[in-house]
Amino acid sequence: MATIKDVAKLSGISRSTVSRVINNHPYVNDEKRSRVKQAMKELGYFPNSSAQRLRGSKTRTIAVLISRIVNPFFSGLVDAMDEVATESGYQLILCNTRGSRERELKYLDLLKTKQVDGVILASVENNWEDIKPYLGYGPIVSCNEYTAQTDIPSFKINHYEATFQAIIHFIKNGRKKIAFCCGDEPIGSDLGVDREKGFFQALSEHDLLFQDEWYFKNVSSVEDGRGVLKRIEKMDDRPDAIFTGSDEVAMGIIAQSQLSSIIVPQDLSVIGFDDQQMSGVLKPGLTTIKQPIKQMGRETMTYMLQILNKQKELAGTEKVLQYKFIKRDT
Amino acid sequence: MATIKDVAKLSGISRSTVSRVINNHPYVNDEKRSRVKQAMKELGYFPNSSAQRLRGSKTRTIAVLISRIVNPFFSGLVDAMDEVATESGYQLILCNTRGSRERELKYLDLLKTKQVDGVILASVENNWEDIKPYLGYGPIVSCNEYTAQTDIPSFKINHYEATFQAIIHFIKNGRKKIAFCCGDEPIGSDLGVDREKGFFQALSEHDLLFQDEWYFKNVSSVEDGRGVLKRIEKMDDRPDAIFTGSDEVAMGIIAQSQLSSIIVPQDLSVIGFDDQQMSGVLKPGLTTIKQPIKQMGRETMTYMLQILNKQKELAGTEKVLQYKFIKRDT
DNA sequence: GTGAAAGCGCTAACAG
DNA sequence: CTGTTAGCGCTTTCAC
Repeated sequence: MATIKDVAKLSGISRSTVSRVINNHPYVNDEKRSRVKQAMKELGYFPNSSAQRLRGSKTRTIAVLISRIVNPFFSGLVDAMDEVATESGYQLILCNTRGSRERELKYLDLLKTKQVDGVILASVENNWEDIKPYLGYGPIVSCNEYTAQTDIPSFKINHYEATFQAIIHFIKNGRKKIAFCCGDEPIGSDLGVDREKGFFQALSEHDLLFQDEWYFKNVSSVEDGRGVLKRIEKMDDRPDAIFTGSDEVAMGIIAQSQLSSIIVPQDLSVIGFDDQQMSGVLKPGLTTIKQPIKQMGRETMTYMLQILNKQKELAGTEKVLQYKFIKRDT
Repeated sequence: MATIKDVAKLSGISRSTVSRVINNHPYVNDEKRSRVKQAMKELGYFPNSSAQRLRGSKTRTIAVLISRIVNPFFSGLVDAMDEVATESGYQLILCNTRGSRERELKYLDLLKTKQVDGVILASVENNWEDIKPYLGYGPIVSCNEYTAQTDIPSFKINHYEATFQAIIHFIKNGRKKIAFCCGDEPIGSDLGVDREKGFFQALSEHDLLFQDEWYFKNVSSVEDGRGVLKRIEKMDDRPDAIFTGSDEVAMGIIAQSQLSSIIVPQDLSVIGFDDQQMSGVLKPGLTTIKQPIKQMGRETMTYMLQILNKQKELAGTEKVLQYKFIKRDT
């Protein structure tokens, strides 16, 4: 493969000038510039990016950590981030942690090995103490997930408030026996904690009773949702409403209810989370909490790029975006 | 940041030996090995990957070109590819072309600049003649899309046959006025061409008539699907069945039909493509063609890695995977 | 087993 | 404006 040396030789011009042409430096004689370009074309020359990175120590690459790209929430986030990254000539390395602590740390190593300029954390598996040391190697910005312990920028909605509002909605509609679902145990993030707080706060403000069996852990897929409904079916004291924490789980519950005696929403009212595309298409329409995914992704990436360009600091900026409660049939 | 030199100095051992330790070479004295490791830990040393790549000219990174990550078909594909890539210590660069020809070529440049070891083409915007030259810089494998002109490995289903079968299904159910939808104009791929061929072949074998206005171009989103139904509503001679080419479009049609006088499937039978998660959850259940997304993604990536390890050749292997016709309510 | 030395391809002082 | 030169951090002969 042709190198800068070959171009220099063929055009009879020094390597430094060739380099200047590559990098669009201003002070180059027009005639030489075109001779160089000619030679580059003839040789099919392209600059080796590893060499450029080694010299310049910039990669124009960002690692985006998510738990799973098939989750529409994450693919939407990544899509939004990708939009702004590409606009500025940056690339994304897709880091599907699949919920693994080690894999997450391995991806964070990209910062140490200088394969990326920065890391965006859109899911978190490890404790903050384990992640913190990586800050010494480059900027980390968090999106969606967050902890109070953190001193890095974060972009998110208020999950406490959103959940609280959802439960109040149930209560206003006369529901008294409200169930709660959550995904994985919250390790390094307060997101799950805040949802739970909002839930119980609403309950206690209205003196509602809660049964332990109405608390569903580790549910996050459509299949999990189906399982939840099956368990409800077997209960003596069934809930009359359920906060699912995810549209997938909600859809699973609804789908399974159609195979059971439980009718949604008459017997069981359901609230999802995210407002995924299909939530409005489904019949009955899913009531849900819409996160500003696109905005969240774009703002996070924009901020990251500003940090890399020294326009912003890696300080504890915290941006709370507005969610939207979407009332449909369930 | 610490370099190999620092480690060498601190441990009092030469750079070459340090390098050997990094790369787990066998011939290193145990005592020195641990002294080196100790020094690395003390300094927080990590090898600079740009330097390693420059020396070794391998990046262990694959570019995956897709049109849009939010499309569940593509995110499923990427997820499957990512699984096998990670298993072998490879990374993925996400290349969302968003349907842009230039962006596609820009991503192909990653091969020229040696930022990736190979490229997987899961969507195609350019003509094959424009892509072919890139083969000189590294392996390209295609997945889902394909052309007869191509001499690269490809993994796909038989779209001609799948479409043909779908239309025959309509016909067997007594439908006589069948509409057709397609996405973007097929430029560098025969996928769309084959679907169209299958469609018209089935029609002509059963002497069915076709109206030009039943041919819908450039429809690919839920919103597009809604638009299709609105147009059908206004027709004097309405189709009684529609092949949508995508579950999204199908869902849009169904959702919109619920706001109209047209009843699915009585008045209009619908067949999707892909069998996305929600297709079975929806009511009415969507009849669709299920592609083996996971298998397709895994096999493609596996083959790519084998090429990179010289276990396979970059020849015109063509693997046709099995799709599945899923009959539901529509 | 181990170290010295060359060089991967590029950029950026520096001197002219 | 342009060329010379010195590395960026690493791996890999080659000789000991």
